[in-house]
Amino acid sequence: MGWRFRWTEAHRGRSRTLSGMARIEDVAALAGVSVGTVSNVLNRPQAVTPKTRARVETAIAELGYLPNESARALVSGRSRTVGLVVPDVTNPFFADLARGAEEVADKHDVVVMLYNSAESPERELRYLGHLETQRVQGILATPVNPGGQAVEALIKRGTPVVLLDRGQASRTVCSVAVDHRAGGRLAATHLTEIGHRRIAFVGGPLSVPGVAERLDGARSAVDHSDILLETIETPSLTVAAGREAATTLVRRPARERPTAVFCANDLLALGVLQTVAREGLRVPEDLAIVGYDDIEFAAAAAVPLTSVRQPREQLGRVAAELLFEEINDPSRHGHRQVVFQPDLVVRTSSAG
Amino acid sequence: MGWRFRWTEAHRGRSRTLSGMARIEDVAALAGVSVGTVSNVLNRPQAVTPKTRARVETAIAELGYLPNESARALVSGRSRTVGLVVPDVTNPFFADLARGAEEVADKHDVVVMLYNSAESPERELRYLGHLETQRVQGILATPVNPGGQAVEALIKRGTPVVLLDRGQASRTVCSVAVDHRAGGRLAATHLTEIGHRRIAFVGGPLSVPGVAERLDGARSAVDHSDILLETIETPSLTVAAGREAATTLVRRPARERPTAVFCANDLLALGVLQTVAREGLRVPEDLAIVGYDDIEFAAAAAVPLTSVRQPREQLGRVAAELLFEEINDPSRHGHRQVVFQPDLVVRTSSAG
DNA sequence: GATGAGTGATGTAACGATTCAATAACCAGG
DNA sequence: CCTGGTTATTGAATCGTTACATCACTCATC
Repeated sequence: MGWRFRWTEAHRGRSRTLSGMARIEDVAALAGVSVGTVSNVLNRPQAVTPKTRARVETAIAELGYLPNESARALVSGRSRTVGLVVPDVTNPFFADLARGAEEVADKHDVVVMLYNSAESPERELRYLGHLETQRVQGILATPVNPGGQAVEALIKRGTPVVLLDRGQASRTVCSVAVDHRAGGRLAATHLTEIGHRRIAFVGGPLSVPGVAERLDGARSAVDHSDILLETIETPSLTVAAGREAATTLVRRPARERPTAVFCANDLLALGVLQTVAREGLRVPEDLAIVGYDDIEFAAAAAVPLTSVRQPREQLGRVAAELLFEEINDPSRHGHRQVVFQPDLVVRTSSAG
Repeated sequence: MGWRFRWTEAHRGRSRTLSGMARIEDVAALAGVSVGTVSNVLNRPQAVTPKTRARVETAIAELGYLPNESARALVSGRSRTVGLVVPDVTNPFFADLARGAEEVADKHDVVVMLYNSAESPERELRYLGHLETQRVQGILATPVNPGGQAVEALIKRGTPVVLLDRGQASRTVCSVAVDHRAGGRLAATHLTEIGHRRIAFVGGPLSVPGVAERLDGARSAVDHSDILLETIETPSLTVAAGREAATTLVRRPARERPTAVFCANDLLALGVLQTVAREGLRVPEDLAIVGYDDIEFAAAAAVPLTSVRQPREQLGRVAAELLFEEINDPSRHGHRQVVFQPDLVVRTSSAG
């Protein structure tokens, strides 16, 4: 049968010239064994004689052979990756979260693909689709719109998902979140306790559930009191948005100004702090500031920022652990909604 | 031939029960066409009649079919991803860089896998290996040790690489970097011009080429003068390291203290700023501070930080563009070493 | 009504690995 | 030196796509 010979020749020719990358067959040929044996060396080393194993390993080293993950994934039906979709990589809160998740994934010999949805539903959809297309083992996501059907569809088609920081009450999926209502209450209570009677909440968009919850918590803390809580909604949760919000604040005459602001995250708070300081107001004497997340830069600000601390890395770790639990034992797995309680870290920006 | 029938049955059975995920064959069956046609709809829509195309698209939607990237990558030999390896995702400088790269990759319909080597050569090696097993189209990397052979081997085996921020002079590879010597000179010159005679360089480890270059540049600016430049080497480029370095500084009696510090990056500078302020020193009156990178938090610090600005996102963008140039036209591609000139952004922390 | 050009759909080898049933090699014991 | 029972290795089927060489139409032309 001539065809087999021809095929083999063409095959080798292509491989040598075009790709340069060794295949398992090349290793087998060099070591004088079958491809099955090479595969065994790779995946079940104890099943092969030390002598042949050594020979194969030499060949592998000599050719610089690295197995093709695509082929592996094709056979096994799953790639060795999980996806992580966050709304803003440049927000240190999410960077820390990613670090926590990465740590756990490492232990499971899985790599984390990090995607930045930039709060855009379109990008999020594209990225989730891409992850599914990659047949990732599972996905950790902070969905832009947690009520959306994108995640539901994903789960229905069989990809395990853990919701991060924006879990809804749904029992159909695991989630890890922080009680933002409690966080908001904590912040507002603190400000009232140190004597503030006029407080502004700076944050937005309010369509982001976590933000609305923080506001809600703050409101619940001042309900049935004479304390004034106004809302300044921002278009995003960035330093720039904080600067803008502060600009409108400092323009007001002093007696129409709140004496304290509670910001929906630390980026906003830093923006507010910066503008307020530049305009000559003293923090906390003229304006007290409380942030949220307790990112590292909160403490590092020259007026160290009081902030509601979230267990940032732990959130990522626990989420990843839940995900791997579901991946590795889907039948025994029951969906859980983990809710952490935040706590308040008082620093100079709201000191007495 | 009975075997073909048996095979088909078993095949379908597995797919239905175990995976739930539709295959191209399922789509073909539902639409009443061949798999080839479905593939055409997916990849060359113009080659198929509108009528059949519509039928296939309906079937795709109905089944929620998503092509298996592993299989695609296997056939084409390349996945639709590029890798990005950075030494510290939690450093906003690298987060911005990643954003720039992502932007360009998006245009090429390629996704960026982000890896965090955490300055560990072992992790870096693992990640580079992983990227190679994934047969990524190319890699953007800020290698821990740019002189190492890891990158060389990668290139030799055919994966295009662009060195980011830590390019050596090598002509065998593209690189995008900033002239850190010039940056160091800029910072030191500025400090001397506003009258400082005793300056400390805070940064490390000095084995990181960029750090050593910044120091070198600073030295060249004070050479042949009576200005004292001392070096305080730090174990890392983090806020915490900055705090520690500052602690040793503020303990000294005032007359043995530098009047200005030049930090190898903004994280260090923020750490220094924080500690120094907490210990009651005024910035810039008692101690002027200059950072490096000009991350967003530099401007947002309550004592806004003078910093040497790198074109952060642009670095990522240009690097990605070079990479895609090499990927899409390897023969015409010539390796280039792009070097940006940094500039100094003077803010309060070193004002007069 | 047969011919041929041109277009659209089909069928199948190939991508590079894993897996597992079948076979070969080995080694004691008689 | 053969036999039986392990253990080590082999070979082929398989994963889900793509690409491309065939094959099947359709429709204008003579």
